Amino acid sequence: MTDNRTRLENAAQNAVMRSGLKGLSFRTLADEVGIKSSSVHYYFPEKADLAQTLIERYTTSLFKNLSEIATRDANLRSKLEAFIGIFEEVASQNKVCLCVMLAAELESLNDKNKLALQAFFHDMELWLGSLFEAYPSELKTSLPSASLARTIISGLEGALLVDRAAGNTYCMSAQKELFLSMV
Amino acid sequence: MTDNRTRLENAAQNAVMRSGLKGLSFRTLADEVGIKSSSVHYYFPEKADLAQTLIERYTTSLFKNLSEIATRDANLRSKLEAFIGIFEEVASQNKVCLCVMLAAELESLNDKNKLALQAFFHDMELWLGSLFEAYPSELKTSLPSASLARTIISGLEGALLVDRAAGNTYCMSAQKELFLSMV
DNA sequence: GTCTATATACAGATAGAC
DNA sequence: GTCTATCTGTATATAGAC
Repeated sequence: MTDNRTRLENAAQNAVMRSGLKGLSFRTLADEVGIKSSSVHYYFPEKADLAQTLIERYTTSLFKNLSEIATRDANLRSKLEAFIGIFEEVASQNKVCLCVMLAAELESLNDKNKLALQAFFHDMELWLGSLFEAYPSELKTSLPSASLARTIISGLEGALLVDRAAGNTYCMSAQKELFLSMV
Repeated sequence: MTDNRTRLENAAQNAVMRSGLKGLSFRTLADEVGIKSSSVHYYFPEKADLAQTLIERYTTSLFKNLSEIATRDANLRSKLEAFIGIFEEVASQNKVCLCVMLAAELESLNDKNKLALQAFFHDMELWLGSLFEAYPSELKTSLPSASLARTIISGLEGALLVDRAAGNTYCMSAQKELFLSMV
């Protein structure tokens, strides 16, 4: 059995990826873990502290995935496929990227939360842009690497939201088809 | 002076496009219009009624824009530019598409709301797909029209969210660059 | 570290007067 | 159509015992 802090973080991450930060209450969170809401405040004094923890561990977790992709997969195409696979995995669980959910709730975040959110998107863009830079010969487009990275990331984030609302995976499939045709 | 119903709808639309449906209260809405929250219930008995009205009038308004684009602009490129311009206009006001905000809050919508939301995205996809079908000679890609339409729409929706969080317009610019290179 | 109890605030919603 | 008044539910957050 994992410790309560971790169990709270896991439950909170799932809840935010499904219904956002405003849709998450300390009470339902406490219920899921089997403690009282006042005990949640022991770990996370304010909701903003919980949000900060969630963004940071989500970022850390993503980059663990990304560095594995960097080593595991052989060519650009398979690396890009694996990158898109991260989003497909989220969609298959009927969830949305934690950070795009928080982006929709931007006005309720504090400044520190916002900076961490910016860093998430920025660092992911840097990583994907660098990937394209590393394989110039396998790229079929003349678009700048940074532009391509931003298009792909924002495209996949949007697909998560639109597809969940539509109840299908058409946008994700269409995004994947287009981007894989470019490498 | 417009009537209070319209003023409420306008204020509510702006609020939802900035902070979502959960971020909107009948009280602040009433304050903005200069009436009491109980009077808001006269027009919209439940919050779900307000949501339904907002989705429907947002859809109607979009298709008014789209039919103007269909007649006004000459070739496919200028029509696509005008389509993207609708999203750029939203971004310039530091807002997000009403329906993608609601897509992020999907779990708090009732079934009727969800159907209207699905219709919004579906009809927009149909419109854009048909546009591509109408100009086969101007298309530089062999991707199916429907796939292209879905990629563009979900891409622009995602760009709105990511750019607002990042505090720039990089994703929108990158999306625009890519899609305009296809026609 | 977890609890009970509570302060405080604000939400959606309704009853009934005018 | 708008108001006052209020019900009811739920949220974040804190104090202090164990």
